[in-house]
Amino acid sequence: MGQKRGPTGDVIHERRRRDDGPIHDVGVPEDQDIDEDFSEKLVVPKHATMDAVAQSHSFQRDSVSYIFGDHDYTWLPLKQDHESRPLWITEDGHIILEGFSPIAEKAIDFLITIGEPVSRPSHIHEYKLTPYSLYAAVSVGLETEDIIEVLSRLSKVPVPESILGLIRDCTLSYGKVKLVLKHNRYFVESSHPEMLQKLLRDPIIKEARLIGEEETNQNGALITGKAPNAKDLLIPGVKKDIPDPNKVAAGASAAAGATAGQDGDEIFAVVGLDKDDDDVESDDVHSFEISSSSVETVKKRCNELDYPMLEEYDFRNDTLNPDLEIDLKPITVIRPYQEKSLSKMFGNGRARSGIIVLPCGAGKTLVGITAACTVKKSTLVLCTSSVSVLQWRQQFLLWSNIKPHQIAVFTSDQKEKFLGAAGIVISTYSMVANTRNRSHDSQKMMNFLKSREWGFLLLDEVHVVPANMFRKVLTTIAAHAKLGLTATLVREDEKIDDLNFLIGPKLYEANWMDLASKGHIANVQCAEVWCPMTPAFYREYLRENSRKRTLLYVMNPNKFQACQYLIRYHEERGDKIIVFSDNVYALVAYAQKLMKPFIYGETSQQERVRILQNFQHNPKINTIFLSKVGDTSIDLPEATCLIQVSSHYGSRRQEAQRLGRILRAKRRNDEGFNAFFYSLVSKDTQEMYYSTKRQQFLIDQGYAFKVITNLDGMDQEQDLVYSTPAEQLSLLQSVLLAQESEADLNDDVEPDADDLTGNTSRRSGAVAGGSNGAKRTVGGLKSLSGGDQMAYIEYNKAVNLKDKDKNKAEHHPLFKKHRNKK
DNA sequence: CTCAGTATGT
DNA sequence: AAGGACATACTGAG
Repeated sequence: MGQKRGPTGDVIHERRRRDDGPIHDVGVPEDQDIDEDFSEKLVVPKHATMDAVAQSHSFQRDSVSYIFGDHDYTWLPLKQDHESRPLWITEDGHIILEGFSPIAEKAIDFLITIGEPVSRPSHIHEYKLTPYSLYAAVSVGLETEDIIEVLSRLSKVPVPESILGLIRDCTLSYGKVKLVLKHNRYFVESSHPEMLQKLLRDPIIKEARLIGEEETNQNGALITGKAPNAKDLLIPGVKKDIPDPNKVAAGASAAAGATAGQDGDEIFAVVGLDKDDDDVESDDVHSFEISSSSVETVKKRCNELDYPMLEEYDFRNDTLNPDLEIDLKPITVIRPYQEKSLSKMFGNGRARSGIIVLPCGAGKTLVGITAACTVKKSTLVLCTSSVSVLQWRQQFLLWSNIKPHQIAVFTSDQKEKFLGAAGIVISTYSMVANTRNRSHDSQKMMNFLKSREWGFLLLDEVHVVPANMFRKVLTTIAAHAKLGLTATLVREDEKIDDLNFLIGPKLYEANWMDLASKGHIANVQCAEVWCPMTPAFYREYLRENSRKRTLLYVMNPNKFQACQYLIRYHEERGDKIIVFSDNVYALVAYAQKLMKPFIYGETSQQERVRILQNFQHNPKINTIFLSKVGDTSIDLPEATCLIQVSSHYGSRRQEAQRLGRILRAKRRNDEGFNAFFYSLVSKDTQEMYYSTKRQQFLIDQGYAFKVITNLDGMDQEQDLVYSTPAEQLSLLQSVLLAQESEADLNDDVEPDADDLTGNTSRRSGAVAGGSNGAKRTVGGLKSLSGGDQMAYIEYNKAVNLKDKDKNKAEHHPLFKKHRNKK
């Protein structure tokens, strides 16, 4: 059992109970909880720790179980030796992997290449084959028959015909057409001229075509040239040659798993990324030119026609663009997973455009820098905020031997240019995407950016790119290779798929749990704390409209106390704590009541710096409160504990990003958790719904959320805030009053706002009275009601009998409500 | 609608 | 003259 103790001996009630789970480990008597109202605590001895809970995997919310809900696959004919084969394949392209199989690690490597990870809890992983994922597989060098071969060897059941068809359809045409940038002009290139002719028959593509002088005036004539051939590329920071990821994996687990040993290696024998290039045998390539303004349209169209264009940059044979003198410093060594992600990008000696997904704190920046050092051409880096611009610059100087005068920063404050023929420019999306009036300097800089050809375009936080404004940068900047980096490739709208044609396929996605177990990122214990509403607050909650409800459940006195208790507990433990609240009113109220510093939008820059520095160095300041400013742009110091007080709106990305704030926490020893993530939720309110949705991304990454209905020891705790009915009443009144005053005269903040940091000059938003909060967007509703991966499904389905009714009562009306809003 | 961000002019 | 404080405009994300 783990060394460290969780904050409480809490437990509680877990969302899913499995018969085979080692429930006893956590001291929950299995037959004792049945008759209790589940909001009552299941008291657990103090020695039962959070570690213990999570080590028994029974607490995993088993998100994949929904797949089997409506389906019965028992009719599928199992192969005779199915026990040694780790996965199932369903007809609709879902792949279920047994995570405990001896060859699971190798299988994961393979599946991550050909499919999208849907959900990866500890025992069962789910992947899905999609045209995009197969496209990505081809783009990293796999071929149709390899995929089918390996898949059928790994599968317990015969691969369904429909899947074979899908794989053939997708992979045969994929990757055969390329988009190439030459002399600032775009060409569609292929070694198969008939494919180009086929594309040209499409009216949209035909429209985009430019006929240059090279071509004869014959309409269909294509330009013909020699195909590049490239080998022996060395990625800096890697000791040896580019390793074949599959070989590495095979070697690693051949040593580890003896049981399925021989079989396992054979399975993967067919897959070799170092085989010759896909089209190396045909040395002629054909192409036609398209206008740069139509690149996005054409790429989109090609995807629709099932001929997605691959974007590759043969940077080593590019003699037109000047080289950039840059290399990693000799002492810089990159981690195995960073190397693996880069080998996907540079696997065939050229730079493929695509996206790499790594959790925060796992060294995304270094991956980007290493890629830039490999390409060695002029590089443009785009970030979301000016703070990260400066950080990127600093990181470049730290890890590489780039000369300071070769890095230029382009923001509203600084408009530099680099000296010499090649260099690095770091800027923000809004700077480059800006269409409004530009200052003179800014315009000059933009002309400079537009006029030249960039070898490498590095897109930080790439999930923002699909936004209307930001996607413009891709058409205004001419870049040979594009690499997107992000930690969370999710958005609450439907635009995330656009990245497939805007930038390229997802080249690599790290498994968070895997990195945590190897010690690269912190090991986090996640918990959702259910705070019952006090009767008075709940009465008002039921009476009020949705807008006021938000405030009521955030300001719930029980939540206040839970927050205070957790802060106290973790401060004693020596943790650095960040408390998040989206709601500014609540943020201020909490922070002032608990006498902690806080930062939100209006806080001035100096004040922010002052608070953050105190938080980092002053041993007396161990807790800070942040609004959603903390989600982006602020350079947060290391924290080890994170508490979410108000978490309305089900943003998975936000949740994940916040969790990422504590992933940098160093491991203190080898076992147990070293970081804690709490979500405080008011029971029986809308918050329950949101928090379920928010957690989905993390659950898919394999995190287990523990539900805590009672913080053990809180009853004995002295001098908690709002412990008397009178105080609670006065809080309730001020909450209700706050809404009124905010609706009427908006600048009246709080009478006791004496040490308000930052001034409140910014108008706090005239609240237009009346009904609001009803989200009516189609996309939003679709994702709300889609529910295909929502934890609540299994939550309702899988809890034991006694809890079932409770949960239904709790969730159903809410969900109904959301649907009814349509 | 709310809260946040950047860019830019005064 | 340089630079901070403030106002304004626009955009993103949910």
